[in-house]
Amino acid sequence: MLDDAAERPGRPAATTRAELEQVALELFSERGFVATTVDDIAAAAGIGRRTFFRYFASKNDVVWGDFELGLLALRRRLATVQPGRPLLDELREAVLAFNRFDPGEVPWHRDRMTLILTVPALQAHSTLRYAAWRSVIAEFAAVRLGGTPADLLPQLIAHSCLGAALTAYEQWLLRPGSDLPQLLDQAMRALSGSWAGG
Amino acid sequence: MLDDAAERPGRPAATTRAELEQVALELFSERGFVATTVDDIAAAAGIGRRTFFRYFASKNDVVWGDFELGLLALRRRLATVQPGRPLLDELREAVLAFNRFDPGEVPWHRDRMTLILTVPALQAHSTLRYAAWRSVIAEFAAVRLGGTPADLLPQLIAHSCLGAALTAYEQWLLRPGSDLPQLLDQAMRALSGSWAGG
DNA sequence: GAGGGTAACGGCACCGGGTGCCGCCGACTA
DNA sequence: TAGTCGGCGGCACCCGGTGCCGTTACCCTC
Repeated sequence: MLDDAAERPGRPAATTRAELEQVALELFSERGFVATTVDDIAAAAGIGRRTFFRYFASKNDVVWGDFELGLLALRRRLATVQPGRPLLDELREAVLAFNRFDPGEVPWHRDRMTLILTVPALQAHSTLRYAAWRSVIAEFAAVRLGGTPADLLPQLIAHSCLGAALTAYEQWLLRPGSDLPQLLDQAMRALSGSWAGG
Repeated sequence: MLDDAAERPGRPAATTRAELEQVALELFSERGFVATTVDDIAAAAGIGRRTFFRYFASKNDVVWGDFELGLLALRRRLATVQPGRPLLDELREAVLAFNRFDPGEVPWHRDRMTLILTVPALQAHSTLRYAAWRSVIAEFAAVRLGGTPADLLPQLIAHSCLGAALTAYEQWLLRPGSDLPQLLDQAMRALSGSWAGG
């Protein structure tokens, strides 16, 4: 339903998620996230307010693009790694892969992450996305460690990986010109308990 | 302003945060968090809806009690530890102290944490509280490591400690009869990189 | 004990996100 | 030309949150 202008019975969709996202992010950068109402976005996209909520469950969701798709890719990647390698090495590489973007998309992605990590409403909402991300990690760790995802260790590992990724993102946004993959690598490697002695 | 029935000039406060919290949590456990409106709480407490928002900035805030106070205690505790001890030992004990409650308060606390960790709106909102908590940890770590709280390592440590605490809480709620302090201890000790090799 | 200062109360109107309902519209198919 | 199917979008509504402002109840002073 919605999107992809395929040959379907009913009335064709008036727009796409990607198009709405683009329109919305433009407005956000012009007048800010909170100052932009859903009516504004709908009007700018030439659709009804009601229709907006058929494309996105909430205004918050606009900035997340196709997160579900990325999650699926992450799950697939982790499902097909060869056993035997250290768990943290696998996780580090998976986290890096999850956050790799075409050079052209980087400024775009930076804008989105700036919103997510600075606008309170989005910071809050992001937790729900992070939970889904963590569960993918926990699932993988559980398989590797021979338990269930609900066990303490898989959950702790998932929380730690998320914490490392968020730390890297915060640094990335804080320091102009910094390299995200390098920061992610650094944060993930620091998880190996190197700071535990200090 | 508000609360404490001290001898002040103006009109005396009609209620207290604690009283409102109690009324609200009762309603929450009866009919659920989302199904309880602010009007319901205000009516049950015998105050106006407008007045409710003078005691709590949002409906979400009700379940957090005097979080700010706990934060202050945590900050004070960390400011007065003797240097020389391993950083993680200090942090582990601080986390344990932060989450220590009188036996009588435990069921109460458990209800609150169940709401916070299961109701989506509260999960989301909690992020903002966690950020404040993390900044206390990052501040302490920065002093210890000789940098600023904004550096990567203090931030990573803060994220990790939060992750450990949340993991412990999730386990606590998941397993009836489990011991929170023990789970917190276990999770914090696991941070020492013991899982990095798996 | 009358009056002023002061601070909380609380009604009112308003905004904006989010939802259920339902009729409408525009494609394609027979 | 008629049917059917699915997205569109207006409408009314709910609820959380806010600014405004008159009201209320206490204390202190005269």
